[in-house]
Amino acid sequence: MSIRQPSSHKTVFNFLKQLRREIDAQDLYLELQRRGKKIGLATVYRALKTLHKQGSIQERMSTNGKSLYSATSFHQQHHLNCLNCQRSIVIDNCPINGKLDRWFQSQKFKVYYHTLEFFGLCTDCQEQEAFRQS
Amino acid sequence: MSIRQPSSHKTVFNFLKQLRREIDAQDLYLELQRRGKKIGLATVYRALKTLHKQGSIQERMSTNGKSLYSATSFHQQHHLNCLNCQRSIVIDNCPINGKLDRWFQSQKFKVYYHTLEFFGLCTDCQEQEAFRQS
DNA sequence: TTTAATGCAAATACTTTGCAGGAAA
DNA sequence: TTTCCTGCAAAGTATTTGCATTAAA
Repeated sequence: MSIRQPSSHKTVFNFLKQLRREIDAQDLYLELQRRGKKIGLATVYRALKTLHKQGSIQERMSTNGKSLYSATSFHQQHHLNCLNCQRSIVIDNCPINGKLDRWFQSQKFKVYYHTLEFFGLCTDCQEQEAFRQS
Repeated sequence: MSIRQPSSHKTVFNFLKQLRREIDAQDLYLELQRRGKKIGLATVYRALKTLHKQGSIQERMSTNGKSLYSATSFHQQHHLNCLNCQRSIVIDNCPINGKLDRWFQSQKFKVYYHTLEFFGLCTDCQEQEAFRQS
């Protein structure tokens, strides 16, 4: 038995696969428009929802409240999020990579992907903080 | 120099500290009402925002799209989130606890807290999946 | 007296949904 | 022909903001 894949889902998935970074629904929609694809925003949202449920793409909430999507095949990125200036610094190498193998094996849960986000103060804001308190 | 703390912020923070679990803004508001506190929803949101920026409380997005808040002093919880049935299974012991000490030291970023969420299929849904494909 | 905090309602912004038309099987 | 997909517009919902009022410094 093969799983039905509406063309819109393929369009969205292929786009994310070749994009190799995170993008929100609105921008994804605009990018597809720019490339001449005829697809509505609602369809984009529907495709994203289905693809996420399948584990084909991942989702995380940005600091400004939008969902960001990326292909699961794309190398996992994490972030250092500054609570003060809102900047997000990308961590390219997952710091827990390989460190949780034994733990994963002990779980009956089948993990497709994980999100790991750090929140605190970036260097600049730490300095400001120190200055303000002196 | 001492930092100004409006009474509403103290109310919200004390509530979260003693709650020792996550809660969304609406429910927090309702709980405070029930306890006879006179506080508006907008003020609750304003307090949450400020407390988060201070690093006093943490925020994460639930699978149903609401922000969940908890006191940073409260033991960090992570979750196994099932993409199929939407259930969230609590992980009480942080699996990376102590594993990232060296990594943290190499960062100039000052980390207040982190979120670690796993997405995939719970045991039940894995079985359903296997059944569906057979 | 001056400044900041609060509540309410209105406004925002992201996301979902109803429904009619259209494509695919 | 029947089922599912799609787009549009409308609805929904969490969160933010403007503003007049009130409390605090």
